[in-house]
Amino acid sequence: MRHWLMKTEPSVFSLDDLRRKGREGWDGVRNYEARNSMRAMRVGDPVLIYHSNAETIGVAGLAEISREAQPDATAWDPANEHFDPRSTPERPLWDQVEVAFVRAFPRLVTREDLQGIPAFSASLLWKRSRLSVIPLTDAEFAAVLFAAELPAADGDQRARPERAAAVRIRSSGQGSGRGPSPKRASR
DNA sequence: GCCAACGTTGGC
DNA sequence: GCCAACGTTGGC
Repeated sequence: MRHWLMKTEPSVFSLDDLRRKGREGWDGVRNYEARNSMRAMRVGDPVLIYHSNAETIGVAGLAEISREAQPDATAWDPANEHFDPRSTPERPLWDQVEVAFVRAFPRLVTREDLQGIPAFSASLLWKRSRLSVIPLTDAEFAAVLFAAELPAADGDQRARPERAAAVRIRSSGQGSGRGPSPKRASR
């Protein structure tokens, strides 16, 4: 199973917006590498939703692919902000996938948290700062899920200790990561 | 195919 | 809102 991270600017389209709508066509992506990643996505693939360009930057929760790649019709709509005249209905250039809400994390896994997760240190999120659709390794994905259940690194140490403990037990021995010691965004 | 100019992304 | 990083475009 593949895992992905998709960026969105929460002022444009947030995880809460996705929760309200249930599903969303992830259109507007105008980068070949991101498009190719979307073409590789399969129904059911988990997707971390990352809030970029925001006051609180980080992974807000989990979604999944609910429909595989299909042509992105906004590309041949002159009125659309992501209009690209090179794309036509006859020869589509850009694709979109549909993403379905799964859950919001108990807390945001902040960018700072991510920077402190050893299993995440080689992520494309750092190496390819402009890429808006990013494939994740199993270890990277697991590390973020794990961190999401831990108390925040600062401040709310008392938050959900029982939950964190439960996760520790369930995750023990797996060697997964440890906790921290673009309408839509322009994706 | 190089690379300077340009436009955009996204952290701060 | 600034601006560095970086992906894309287009002249040569």
